[in-house]
Amino acid sequence: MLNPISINHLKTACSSCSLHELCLPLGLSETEIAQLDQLVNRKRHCKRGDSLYRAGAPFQSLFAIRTGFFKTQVLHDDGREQVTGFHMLGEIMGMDAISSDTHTCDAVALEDSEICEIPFAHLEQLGRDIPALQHHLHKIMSREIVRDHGVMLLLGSMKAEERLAAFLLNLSQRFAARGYSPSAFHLRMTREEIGSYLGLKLETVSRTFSRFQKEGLIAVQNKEVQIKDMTALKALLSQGSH
Amino acid sequence: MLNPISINHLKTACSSCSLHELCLPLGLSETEIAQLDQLVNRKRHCKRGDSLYRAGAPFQSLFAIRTGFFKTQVLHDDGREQVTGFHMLGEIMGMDAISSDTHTCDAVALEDSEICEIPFAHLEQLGRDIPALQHHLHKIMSREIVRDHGVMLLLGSMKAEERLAAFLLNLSQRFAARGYSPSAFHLRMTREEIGSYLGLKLETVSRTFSRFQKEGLIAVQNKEVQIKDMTALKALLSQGSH
DNA sequence: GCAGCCGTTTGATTTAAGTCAAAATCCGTG
DNA sequence: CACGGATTTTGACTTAAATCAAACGGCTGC
Repeated sequence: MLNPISINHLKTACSSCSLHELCLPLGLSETEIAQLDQLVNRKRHCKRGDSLYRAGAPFQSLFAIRTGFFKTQVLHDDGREQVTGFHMLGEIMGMDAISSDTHTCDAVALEDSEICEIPFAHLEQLGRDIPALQHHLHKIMSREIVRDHGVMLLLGSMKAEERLAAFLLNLSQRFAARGYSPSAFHLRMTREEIGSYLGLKLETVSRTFSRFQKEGLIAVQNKEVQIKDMTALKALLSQGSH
Repeated sequence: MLNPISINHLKTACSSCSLHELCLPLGLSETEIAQLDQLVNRKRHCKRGDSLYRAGAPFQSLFAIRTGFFKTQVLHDDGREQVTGFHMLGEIMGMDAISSDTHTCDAVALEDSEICEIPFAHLEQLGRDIPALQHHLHKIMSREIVRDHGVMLLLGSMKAEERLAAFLLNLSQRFAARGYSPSAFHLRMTREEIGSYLGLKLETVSRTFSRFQKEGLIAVQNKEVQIKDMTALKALLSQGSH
């Protein structure tokens, strides 16, 4: 699902913005790239803790992350909240809002971040002129659906250790695809946010980290994680006890 | 999210096929509707137990359910499987496959069903000519994302009783939107399939049904369900203990 | 640089749901 | 219509994760 594409490659492909998810594999002409650049030229900064948008806000634009890290979360009537994803450089947020012209989740920056705003009506217009772009938008939305199904599998049928292993391996892959180390990275989110995403309490997340460390699978110290035994982590996943 | 639209209304809106999800709210011209009809005119029958498609199969078309009932499920390497959704008349399946040109889940008929095949390349082409159709496709994909987020909330933060209540209320709503009774319906799926969808074991599903019955919330007898106290069921959801 | 607060770890205990098992019921098929 | 396999129900017991609680550590802002 994720190709190992270097960060430099990304920067070359799209002039103003490292939107590898939006503009990378299109093979567009120069004119078309220029149109796209124009579409995407509204930049915005978010400080750690800022909401890029909140559930209920009217929908205008998708957002592409240039730099930084976000969580998205849905809120239930009774105040319960569920983190639905963590999002990094090159990923697109806000697609849930298209269906009702209203955002259905909050997007919160977990570190100071820079985003590109993509007015959705313009994007649709441009898609009509550039079939490859239209198709690519569909792929991006479809990828989000596939990702969500993966999370459903995780939440519906895995136990704590498997969930955390899957989480770490997923982050590892995504960092690798962006040219960062797949085996050592900084967690931007708290144990509680990880727990919310994985359907676990924060204490369970913490205990499971500790157990992984004791067993030599990883080294954790606060938010710094180092994967020591990738193979064993993967094994944890595929031979799931059921 | 679901409007109370009668089944007759659906049939009027789209001549060959009750695709309320695809063609209902578009306000298309007659020519445009004719184009759409042509797009959608490949019909297919599925017997109970048949797979409409399987994970790994090449992607060509989306599928709209004319009549019948489906489940979709993703499979994990180790044989574990997770039901990702139950789908009824008027709903569209297969959007997960766009991202990789390969289906990522199985779609299995839970009763004899009739579907319309929608060649996706044609749909994209038509979307370029008919902006309202293009936008509507985006809404449908977005709706799937929102739905999946709802399931993630359910799996990540609800307990067994709440999950089952949410499940029953969701079915109720969807039957109501199609002109069927919201309070008495036939479950097409087994307890095990319900359990897979809700992240519970079949015994837990069965016990929870029994408890609901004892408490007068529903009457169940095998696959026939009758909701006796909708208000109490809803209350179970919104005042969730956490 | 220090105080205070938030986040994390770890332990003891509880509990919701899973597991194992057996009986009952349903349903499709020959 | 009867048989046999599949599905469902219910019970007894186990277990993984939640809860409650306390101590610790590390940022952050003053």
